[in-house]
Amino acid sequence: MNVQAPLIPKYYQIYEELLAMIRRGDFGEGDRFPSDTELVKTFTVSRGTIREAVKLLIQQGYLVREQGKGTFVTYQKITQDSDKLIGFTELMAQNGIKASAKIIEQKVVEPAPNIRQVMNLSEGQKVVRIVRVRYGDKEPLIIERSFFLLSLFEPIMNMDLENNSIFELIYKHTTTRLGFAVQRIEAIVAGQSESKLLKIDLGTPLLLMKRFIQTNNGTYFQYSEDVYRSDRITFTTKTVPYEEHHDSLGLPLDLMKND
Amino acid sequence: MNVQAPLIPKYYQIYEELLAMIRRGDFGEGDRFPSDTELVKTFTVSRGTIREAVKLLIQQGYLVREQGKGTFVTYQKITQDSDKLIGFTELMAQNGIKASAKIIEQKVVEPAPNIRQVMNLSEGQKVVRIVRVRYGDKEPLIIERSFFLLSLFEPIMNMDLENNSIFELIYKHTTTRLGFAVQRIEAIVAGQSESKLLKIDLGTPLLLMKRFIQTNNGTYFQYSEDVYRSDRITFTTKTVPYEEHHDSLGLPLDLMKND
DNA sequence: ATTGTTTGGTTGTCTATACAAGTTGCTATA
DNA sequence: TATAGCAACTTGTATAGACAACCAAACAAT
Repeated sequence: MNVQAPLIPKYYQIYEELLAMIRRGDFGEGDRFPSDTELVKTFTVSRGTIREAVKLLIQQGYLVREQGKGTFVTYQKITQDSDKLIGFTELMAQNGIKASAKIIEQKVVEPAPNIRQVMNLSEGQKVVRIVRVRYGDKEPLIIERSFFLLSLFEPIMNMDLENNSIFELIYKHTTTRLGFAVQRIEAIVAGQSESKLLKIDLGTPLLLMKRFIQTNNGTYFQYSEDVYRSDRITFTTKTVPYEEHHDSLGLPLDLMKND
Repeated sequence: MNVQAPLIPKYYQIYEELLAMIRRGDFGEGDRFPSDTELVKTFTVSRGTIREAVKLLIQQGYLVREQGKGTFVTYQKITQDSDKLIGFTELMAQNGIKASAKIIEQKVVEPAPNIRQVMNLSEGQKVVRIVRVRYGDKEPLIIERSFFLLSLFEPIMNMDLENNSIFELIYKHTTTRLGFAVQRIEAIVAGQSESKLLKIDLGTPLLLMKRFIQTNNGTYFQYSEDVYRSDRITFTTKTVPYEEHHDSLGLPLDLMKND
């Protein structure tokens, strides 16, 4: 039984061929895809190899298998996504939209008591309060009211915050590394200021995101309340559903939470 | 060579066991994971079965394999725990609130074209349409309009869906295992039906969550559009902020997305 | 000491076979 | 005519064995 594993494995070559065929439309959308045994014959390889190739196509959303019935070509690819938080700037760039921002306010202030509480600040620590309106292709999309810890924000304070991602500036010009963010999402309706800044009607539904960002050593870097135009931007999250209850580490799950 | 494929396949059981061990910390982070042959011995199954189980762990980011060297436990199980999708019932239980539901509608229907498309259904496949209002301590909190794939939902169709978590019923009474969910969150304002069912004023801001749940072999189990009272429930997500750009598999990220 | 070579481990690929589980349609029977 | 059951297909799971590709460390030769 001579088997030589080539540089590019067979199953991958077959995958590529099949993918090309699917893209070319050799099988209509929703149509039947050749069965394992058929493919075994046409490619003269073992069934395992075929299944390896088909599995790739399934993982990428091109095919769906149904036991007993067959394999079928899907209609359209579903978008995967990681749950990495990327900045608005990068996000817009990915969609080919030019991001910009307009700074409405920027000053160093003594934090209000509620802000001090949520950011866990001690007595003398000051914050930078920034209000920005963010645009995608000149259209106002987001109002951003954020508070940054002064000591960490200082190095980039005088940089161009209208055309750059704050995250990126922090990453490139300081040694601060961000840990993780906790975000809460609520729904509100546009009031006076929102409708004016976003140029929308009063009463339009909006998404309010309250965001806490910590550094990798646990201190709060930013707290912000961002208001999003819901007709233009939606949030997508990806979660792992119910498996079983092994509260291995007893971490509190709170996908949703009461007020 | 007698082989009986059990209701829950061996490779999946092994996967669950190994996952539990990893979560429990039996192998230190970054440490060596047992080799295929070792696992073959301890579980007394064939290598193919082991590799199937390990592949699942790799796909979910718990392990990394390196040819010639070995298999290793990854460092951060990024949020994997905290973003587990739990059902409403469990959630309420955690907060000491008694959850219940009222079924407004439940019937088997031919899916509408748009539903068929988003769920990627083939011609004859039917769905179960369920509309529920979910209560926490007798107070209406959520309207849930979901479509379940009939073939998978059938086993629990006649069970008590008013006092039980559907996820839990599925897990306990069927062999279906859920893979992951993609959720989109938007803001809307209450219309006639929402205000009536949730007993709130017209125009109240609400959260609309569109949710796609797949099984672990990629078929869609559920599509639902849930409306949440935003004054009582908010969504919390946890994300990893800006690090650096390694686009793991070149998949398009869309944390947020334009319409 | 440095450079090859071997050796034994690892993961990666591939084959061949077998049976389980689910779907569909045909057929014999009541 | 209806239906129960069989047969032939599909995908899903599992085994056993073989060899390739790669790695690291021990060993041998220069």
